[in-house]
Amino acid sequence: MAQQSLDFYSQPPKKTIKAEAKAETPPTALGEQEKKERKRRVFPPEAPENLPPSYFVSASYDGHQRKAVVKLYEPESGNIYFWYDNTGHKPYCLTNLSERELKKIERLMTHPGFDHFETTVKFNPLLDRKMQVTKIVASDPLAIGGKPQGTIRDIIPEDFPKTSPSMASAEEAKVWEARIKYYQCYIYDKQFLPGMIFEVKNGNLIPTILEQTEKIVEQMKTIFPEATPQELEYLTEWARLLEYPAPKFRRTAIDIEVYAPISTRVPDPREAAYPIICISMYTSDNQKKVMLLKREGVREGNEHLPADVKLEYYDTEEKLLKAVFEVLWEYPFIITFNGDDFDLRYLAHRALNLGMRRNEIPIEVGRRVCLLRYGVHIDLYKFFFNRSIQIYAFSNRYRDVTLDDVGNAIIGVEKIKLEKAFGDLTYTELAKYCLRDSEITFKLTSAEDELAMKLILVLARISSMPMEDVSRQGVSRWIRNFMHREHRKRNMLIPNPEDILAQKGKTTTTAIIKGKKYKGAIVVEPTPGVHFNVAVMDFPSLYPSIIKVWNLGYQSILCPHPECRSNIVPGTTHWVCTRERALESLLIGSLRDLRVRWYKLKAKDKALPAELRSWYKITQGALKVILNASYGVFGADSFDLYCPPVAEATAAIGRHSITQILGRAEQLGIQVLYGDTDSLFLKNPSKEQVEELVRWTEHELKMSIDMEKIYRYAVFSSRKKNYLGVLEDGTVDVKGLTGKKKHVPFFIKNAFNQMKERLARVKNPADFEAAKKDIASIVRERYTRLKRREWQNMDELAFHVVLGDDLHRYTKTTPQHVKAAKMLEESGVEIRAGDLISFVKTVREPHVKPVELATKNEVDVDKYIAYLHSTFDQVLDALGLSFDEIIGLTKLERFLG
DNA sequence: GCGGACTGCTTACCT
DNA sequence: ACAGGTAAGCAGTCCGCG
Repeated sequence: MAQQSLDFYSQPPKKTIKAEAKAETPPTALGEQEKKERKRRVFPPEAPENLPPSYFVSASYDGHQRKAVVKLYEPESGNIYFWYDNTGHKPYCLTNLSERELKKIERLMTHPGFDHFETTVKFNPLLDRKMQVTKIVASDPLAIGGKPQGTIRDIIPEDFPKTSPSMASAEEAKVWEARIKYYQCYIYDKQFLPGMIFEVKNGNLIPTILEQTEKIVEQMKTIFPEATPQELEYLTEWARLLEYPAPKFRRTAIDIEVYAPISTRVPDPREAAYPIICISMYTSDNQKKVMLLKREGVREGNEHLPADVKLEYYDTEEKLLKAVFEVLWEYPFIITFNGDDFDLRYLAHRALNLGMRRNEIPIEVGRRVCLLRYGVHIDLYKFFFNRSIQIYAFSNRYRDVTLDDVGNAIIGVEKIKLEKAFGDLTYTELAKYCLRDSEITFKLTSAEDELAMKLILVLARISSMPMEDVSRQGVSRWIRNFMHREHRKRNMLIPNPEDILAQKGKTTTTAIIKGKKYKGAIVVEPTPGVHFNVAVMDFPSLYPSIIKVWNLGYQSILCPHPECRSNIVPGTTHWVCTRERALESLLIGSLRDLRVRWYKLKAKDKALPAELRSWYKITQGALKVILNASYGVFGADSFDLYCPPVAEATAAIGRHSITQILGRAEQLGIQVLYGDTDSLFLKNPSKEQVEELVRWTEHELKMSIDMEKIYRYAVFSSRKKNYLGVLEDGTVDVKGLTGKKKHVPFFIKNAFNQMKERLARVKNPADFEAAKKDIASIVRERYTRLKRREWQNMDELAFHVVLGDDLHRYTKTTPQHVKAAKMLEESGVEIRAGDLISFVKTVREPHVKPVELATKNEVDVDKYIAYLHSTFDQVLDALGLSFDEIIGLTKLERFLG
């Protein structure tokens, strides 16, 4: 099926070569074009009356048919089918005005998009009571909102007092739920769950029920025997979303290369002024293909590509584009790395520049995204850029969000390093380079049992979002959307942010950091030195547990009931509702329980088949991402349910919990070496002491506490968030020390890693003496090499600092990496926010130079020695070593400086 | 005019 | 567009100093 359309262009290349890319479409091609047009008219394929089980992967609004449309992925055929709403669902928003009042608003009644009113009752969680609202139904989502002016959501508050001077209602006019995207509104109302399996039966979209999976879902009752019926409802709902199986994703990665005359500048995809000379693809059905544009004077190249790589030559750019467009009409999932801002955008604009018609182009170009008219486009750059994904799903394994760095870290494949400009490459060199990029992009989605694809699927299910959206947006959108879904499911009015804030916007604690809204977590002062047998205990998912146990949420904090006012959060003046459970408390609490008591265990269960275990591993990872952010969003003013007292209360209860347990540990005679937020480091505690602490915490604080790990020994300095711990198996945990930070020059990092390896081999206090000597010689060796200027190349000495902002926005100070970046810019390199700047420290003003421009003899060796000094000091003083003594500086020399 | 004490800015990290 | 807390280095400012 894929081949049929592709093979048309797989003919051997014609030998006549036209270098000019803008050649007109030859008249002979018109017949073919017409044939294609006809094919396009029945395309994309509408779902048949009956469609076998298929995955709900995306939803959008079809402006022509004025209907919601769902993209269904049928994994057997590997095709996408479109299912159009057949229920007559329409866009709407809600208002407190009555139909009678609304009818007086002229601009509303004459609005072309206005359809009709419906009066209905909703539960208002802020007021804790039911209220009558009017649904204003429209024929087009743009009539409600989404345009700068003249939309229904703006008209009502603008015109109501004017058109109704009699003030029939004393309240001000309010509009709710007018900013929800239409397709999301549709998903919530229909209770369609994206990522789940559906069938089309007699034209209707019906969820597929898998008996086997439902049996597991039913088990929740026995796994959580203490859960209330209400809690069980949430546990079951989540479990169903997380237990249903994932499909194989038929997909292809794509990468394009553009011929640009100035090699330091990335060509502007909006102009698309230069020809596309190479396109590669790497597919899940194991096809590797490179399509090249024939150009004058370009050689074939001597080396050859692997036998399974298909090379195709095109004599015009149009033919090349048409060939890649066939692929975009064909594959259900298209994977790119930065396709939103480059590859797909360039392809679309280039095609328009070459005179192709819009309906021939399978790309929908948006302001910030590029979507596909047929399949689902996943831009991995956006996905891997997501901080939560970077930190929690990939444990900070990649530092720099580039294809090279991510590829290297996740799958161990690097980009091909080019020594020549694109224009000077042979066809095979270009093909190899381009194919490597597609290969990395594809493998990023296939690594670890298709982790990335499945993660996106699970997150789509949790958040009720299309796969395209969930892969591009941040964790606060994911959380917001499942909150919205649950509001709609329970007939709750979704409050406006300004109303939450007006009632519950004040915080009562003072932050330690200037400019922050409230006080955060406690860090226990560490006890400096080397300590053997250190037990690390922690509260698993502390903040989500607090949200569950203390019933926190925007509706429960500072609730309107007088009898709840005595239920005070320790350390604050806030009270919490005792009458009704908050939605957040139930949703986040049940997710936490599922992760800790089901998915984490299943992920490690060797009795399960490997495939299933891997799915559980991915699922628990997705839950971790959500849970880790579930407290922070309440303190983020960008979050739709922003409620600072909820965040403040959560942190306050966290402080209360750790302070209580600290006191209990002291009573039990346990020495606490350190602690941070939700953890305690105990020096050589007895089994009984630990058991008592666990029992007491569960009884008194109603929270679980775990023995997370035991360090054979741990090294603390007096610095908080800075330590090193060695596990029984020799693994070394390094936290916060300079030697592990990504900006540190490799020359110093390397010495630090040598020390780490040496420390891993220390088993008992006696071993330390020999280790100390070895560590001293590691330091001494680095010191003398610096003094003698013995380093391999300048890269070893480079600091690597991310440019947080565009250069001209540094107005207050000019940090070193900014100075270096400015020098680079002057040498003609394009510099943007987010770039990693590599520089070395030099003797002469301004004491920095980009590593590319620096030479050996201008390096400020003493600065590097000072850096080596401070990096090692963090560990040395705990070991009873002194940097100065190691390098043999006498006291007098030190005194003289 | 210069250096030390200080504050603020910036980045990277921890939980 | 998740939060606050901590470390570190450097830039910039203020003040004293005949």
